[in-house]
Amino acid sequence: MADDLRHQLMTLPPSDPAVDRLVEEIIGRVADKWTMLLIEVLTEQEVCRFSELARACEGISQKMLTQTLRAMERDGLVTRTVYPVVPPKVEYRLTDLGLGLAKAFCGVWLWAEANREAIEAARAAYAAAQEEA
Amino acid sequence: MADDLRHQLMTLPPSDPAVDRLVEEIIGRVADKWTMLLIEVLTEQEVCRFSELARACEGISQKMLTQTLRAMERDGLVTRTVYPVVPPKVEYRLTDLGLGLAKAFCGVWLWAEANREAIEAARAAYAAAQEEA
DNA sequence: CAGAATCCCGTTGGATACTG
DNA sequence: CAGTATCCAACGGGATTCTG
Repeated sequence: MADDLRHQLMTLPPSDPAVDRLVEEIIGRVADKWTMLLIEVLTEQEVCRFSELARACEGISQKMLTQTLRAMERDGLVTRTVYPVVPPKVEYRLTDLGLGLAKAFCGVWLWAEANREAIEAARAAYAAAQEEA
Repeated sequence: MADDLRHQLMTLPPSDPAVDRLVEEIIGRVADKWTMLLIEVLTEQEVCRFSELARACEGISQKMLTQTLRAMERDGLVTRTVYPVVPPKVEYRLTDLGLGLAKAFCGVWLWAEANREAIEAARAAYAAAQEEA
């Protein structure tokens, strides 16, 4: 099974070194805690206001919220719509690009969920092996 | 299309708040630059020595290499085999768990590769919109 | 309400030197 | 070769305050 998987994986990426660097940069940019959380929230609720995101994310500072949203906007993952009213109202929603990323990350999410116990078991085993030495 | 995708995504995760936290922690642990790179390298070449990984990763310090490999070992993603010879020889290889993660991450990798130009275009557009204001 | 600005601290992570 | 240990700079990111 492992060999099948390996072969399947190896045949997929064309592996262009120049492209790789950019891809790595994009992944580094996109694969952080808050970006993932925001994508999840915006997948569950299509359109969100700033304060809704702040509440849904629980634990995020508004500095990081603003910062992360700006970066996502910059990368074309979300759209930001400002309504010129008082008090201000700003709506965020995923673009198709962002939705595509959500779908791609879904695999990782499911993997983490499916293998959570296996990881915890591995950690316990590792810890046990350590203190015996 | 966007709605199809959204519906597909929403129906997938059971969304247990307690489990979610652990999953987030796992993703935070696992979704960093070096872990992803090492997984890629170990997918392409099944078994690697420490120095091979150091060369393949290009840019990683041996501190981060050691640290990342230990964390991956702890989480059961790689096995570490020490051969009691001089000079020392240590081999690393992905476990089935690690291979599964590789597969899951593959989707993100492909997405980044496929949408690289779209992201660069979005960045250019954002920059243009900025300096006009 | 949605942010911008400032201050500040902890952690990350690189460079270097040493060891079995 | 495959690390460990130490030092130090940079950055991430939280708390707080202020504004349109």
